[in-house]
Amino acid sequence: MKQQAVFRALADPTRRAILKRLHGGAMSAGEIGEAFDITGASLSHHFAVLKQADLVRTERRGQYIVYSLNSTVMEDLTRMMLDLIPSAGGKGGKR
Amino acid sequence: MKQQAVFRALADPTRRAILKRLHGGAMSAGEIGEAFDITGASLSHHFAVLKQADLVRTERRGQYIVYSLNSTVMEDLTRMMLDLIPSAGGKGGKR
DNA sequence: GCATTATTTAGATATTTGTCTAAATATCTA
DNA sequence: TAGATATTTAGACAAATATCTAAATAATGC
Repeated sequence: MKQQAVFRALADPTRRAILKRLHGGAMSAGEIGEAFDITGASLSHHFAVLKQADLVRTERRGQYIVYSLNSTVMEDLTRMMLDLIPSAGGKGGKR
Repeated sequence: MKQQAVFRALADPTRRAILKRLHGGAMSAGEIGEAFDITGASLSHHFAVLKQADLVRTERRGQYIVYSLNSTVMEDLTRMMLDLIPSAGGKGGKR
């Protein structure tokens, strides 16, 4: 997992909102965009950042490009964060 | 929890390293700084960001200022992230 | 009080980032 | 093939950020 890419991706509120929206299921870029008041170009930029962090997957379906969550990376990340918490799991523990 | 402040704080690798370092126990600003090749002023800036996110606590001890992890916020954050993962806990669930 | 040490604040600067408009690419349908 | 729709790419620009040096604040010990 590209830790830096993932944390950077999550730092922007619009990108977190995109992930949340995808939580409901896969969606085309356009559908996702309906919820936001920014241009398609800006949206596309956010998608690129999320893809680079491997947080989303894409699949072309005809004219559309469908985005879906890659929950594996999210799980990895969460595990890694638990590792930063002394009270859970213990420092340097195996896990 | 100020979500945006927390994610923003975690987006920088130096700050994540600081948190990791504090994982071993409370330390003065100077002690933390030994591990990094940046000026005290820059360090201080990172501390300010971490404090704003409530990720660390400070306590003056004589001449020194001692930093320690605030694990509560880290736990909150992790829970919140788990909520972004479909396979764990379920979307929109109570939790 | 004064010099020393630890940390923060102020101000400057270069880099990164989010957004936009305009143009390019890809697919569908008539 | 031409026109319409969906998405990305290129290039520009303003705002945010990480860093630095210099100065300020706070505590210690002579």
